[in-house]
Amino acid sequence: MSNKGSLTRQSVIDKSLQIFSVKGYYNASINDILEATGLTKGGFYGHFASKEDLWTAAYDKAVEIWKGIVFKGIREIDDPIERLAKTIENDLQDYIGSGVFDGGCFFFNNLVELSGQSAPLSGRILRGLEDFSRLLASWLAEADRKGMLRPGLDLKGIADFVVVSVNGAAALYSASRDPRILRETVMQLRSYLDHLKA
Amino acid sequence: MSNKGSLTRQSVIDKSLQIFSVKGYYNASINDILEATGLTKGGFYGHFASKEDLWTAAYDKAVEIWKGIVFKGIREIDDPIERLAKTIENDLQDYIGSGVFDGGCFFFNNLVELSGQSAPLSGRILRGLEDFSRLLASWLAEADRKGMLRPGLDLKGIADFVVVSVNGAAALYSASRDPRILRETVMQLRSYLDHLKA
DNA sequence: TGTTACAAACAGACCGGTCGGTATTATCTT
DNA sequence: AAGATAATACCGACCGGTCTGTTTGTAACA
Repeated sequence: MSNKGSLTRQSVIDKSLQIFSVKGYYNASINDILEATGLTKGGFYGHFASKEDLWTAAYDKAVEIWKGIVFKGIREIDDPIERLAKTIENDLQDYIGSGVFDGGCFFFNNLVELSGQSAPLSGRILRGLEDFSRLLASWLAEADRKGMLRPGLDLKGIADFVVVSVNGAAALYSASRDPRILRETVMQLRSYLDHLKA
Repeated sequence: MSNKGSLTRQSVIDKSLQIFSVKGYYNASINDILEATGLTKGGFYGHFASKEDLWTAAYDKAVEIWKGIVFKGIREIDDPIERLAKTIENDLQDYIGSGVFDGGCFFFNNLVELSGQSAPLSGRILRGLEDFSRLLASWLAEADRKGMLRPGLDLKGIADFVVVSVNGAAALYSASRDPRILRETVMQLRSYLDHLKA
């Protein structure tokens, strides 16, 4: 049972997660990661086949981390609208606002850079965001079935709008480091959700 | 009046605007720009002192283009809320959705990449966005003075939220190329603005 | 328990190629 | 002829990735 190797591998992923979140995919060099981990090229390429391979592993880990934060205590909330509001709050305050990743949102930062430069990598992120939007839309549908919403709403449009706003806030917070952005967005989205109610 | 030179300079700026909007600052190479313009290094560096110098010139031109599109027919609108809604629509449909820049929004794409990598360049973009938000806030204040809004609203927070959402939509549209994103965001923001009214 | 054998883990030099930028030289325009 | 404009060749630094060789941990055997 040699776990020394997998320990090293994990530490490389953890460090690269931070570096990718700050510098993006292309601007983060293998040397940056070597410097942060104390490894050398030979050691590194024993664990990962390529830079893209490392990024993919980092992405998967980022998803894990993100889910743990954003969906914390969510399943216990019966009211689907409140569940949605709490998810937004978790995302902006506990994920973005708490410095989980140095560069802000790993996903969005990388998505913007990779759009139009690498369809495989950006497509992976995009699919994740779409899944998230679909989940939010299913909660809205649940609220609709329970008669909690005004009739005739575009539920998918609302879910997309939430995802759009949350990610926009994440990006502008990363750039400005102004916590007002996060607080304001949480409040405005809460008020926006309120006026959807029947 | 030597205008051959300034013509070349302008064409370099125009081409680089597109390239920067797609690839961002670091991933766009001088060679990319030379290839697109047919120039060589010697010619290029006769017009621009550095890559950063070119980017700055491109940024200024992008601001010009953006203003021309987003504020078209805006001054004629008396109702400040309608003015705000129309500005959002112009931005998302005529600026983002009409392929003015190949990569979507020049400003936001570059902002995300440059955040935490170049304070001078990202700071310039950020200041532009803050100016925009302040302008929108002044329109909201105007509406407030005219008694059009519910009392006790956080006007700056609302303006920031609009900027956040518009830019989030721009980024997600660039990545997905799904025009629904733009249409939905325009509609949701319109409905959001409506419920602010007295 | 000490020795041998083997594989996992890592080090560091090196590859072709690209990066932003410079210096020099040639070619236009006036 | 003179000055603006552009072409060419080149620089050192860095890019992702490969290569060979050394160290280290571990298990089998005596």
